[in-house]
Amino acid sequence: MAAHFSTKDRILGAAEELFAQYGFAGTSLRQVTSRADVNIAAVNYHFGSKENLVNEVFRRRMDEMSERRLALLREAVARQPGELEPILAAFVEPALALAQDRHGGGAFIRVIARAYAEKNDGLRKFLSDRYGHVLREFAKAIAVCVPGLSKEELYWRLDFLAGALTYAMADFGLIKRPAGVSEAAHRQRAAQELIRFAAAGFKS
Amino acid sequence: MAAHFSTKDRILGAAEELFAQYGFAGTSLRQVTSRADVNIAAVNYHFGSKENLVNEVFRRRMDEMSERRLALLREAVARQPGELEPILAAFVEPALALAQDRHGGGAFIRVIARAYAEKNDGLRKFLSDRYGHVLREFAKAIAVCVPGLSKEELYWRLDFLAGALTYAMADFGLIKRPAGVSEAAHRQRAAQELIRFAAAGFKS
DNA sequence: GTCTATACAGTGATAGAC
DNA sequence: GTCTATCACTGTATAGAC
Repeated sequence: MAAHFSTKDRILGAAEELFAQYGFAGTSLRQVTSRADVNIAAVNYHFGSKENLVNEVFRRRMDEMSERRLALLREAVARQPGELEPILAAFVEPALALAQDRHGGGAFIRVIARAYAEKNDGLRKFLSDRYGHVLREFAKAIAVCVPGLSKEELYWRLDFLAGALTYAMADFGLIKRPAGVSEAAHRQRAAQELIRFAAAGFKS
Repeated sequence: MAAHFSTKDRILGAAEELFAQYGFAGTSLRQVTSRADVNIAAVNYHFGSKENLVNEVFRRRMDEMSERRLALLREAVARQPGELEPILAAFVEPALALAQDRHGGGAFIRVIARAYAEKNDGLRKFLSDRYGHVLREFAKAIAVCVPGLSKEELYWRLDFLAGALTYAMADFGLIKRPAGVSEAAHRQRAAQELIRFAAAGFKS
């Protein structure tokens, strides 16, 4: 099994690389199938549409990241109960790490941005159905640390954190990684700054 | 003059409406030119490409918003010197108002999201060249309110604010506008919550 | 300059043979 | 499951009319 890749897997692999490098619009299905050494019609047979292929590439990564977030969250709550910062770190770091992953990190952040860019309610519903429980877990854990906060305020602030994090993942802001600093170090810095910023926000 | 619209203006108007409603990918140039009652080739004659047309639609709105931000900033600094919250309000409110504008607000937020989604360095450079001075003005004003902050920390936090704001503009998070609340009221609430969150973050 | 008719290469998708 | 052939449609380019 391990040495052999099915047509479907080859398509997914090629799509992940090409999407990350050239974006969705910039990648044609013919490029994907050519790299995967597969016939053009195989994409629609296995995935139904280009959009579905995009979502599938995305889902694989998102599942991993959600698992990692929850694992770190459990660890944080067990080791440092009542402390907010480790919880925020559990939320932030897997996302930043994924965004920097060379194989597909670019594609990942692009799917999120695309969900903004199109008013794609289907994708939004998919996200909230499949990963809503992760956010609820974090909300519960944060509520313990900041007991004065109303549920509404808590969710507003989680949204703000998610937004700031998404921006940071896309490397979109004013802050550019200086030439002398490694990607990993820059990411570490971003995480640290964001956690501090958000912690103050949650506690206000 | 006022009663007559040139071919170029008609294209811009039609594009703004269609982009806001169906997104970019979802709008073909033939739809645009058909609504504007103009020949398909006119788009490339006046704008060079679809991408350029998108950017032009965007620039008109962004210019207005930047003016409004700077006006409110001057007002805030003059009336309540040394106070952080009014400065943040001057940054946040014009953006949220624009995002909710029925005529083209949706298109506006989509352009930003698209700049994320594609690694569109051209658009990024355009943004920083044309609107970088606005951010620098805000940075200067905030630095007066939070004198302990290093320049680097200040810019990190401005990025986080911009990210959270973008998310809120796209109406993307967990928080949905409840049925009984008007759009204007919901926006007011979002602004108020974000300002409070960010103010605490900047002061930390 | 402004605009039009037309053509072009490339796209995602699909029907039907094997 | 996989292929070929074909479809309607896309953004773009150009030659030429006014």
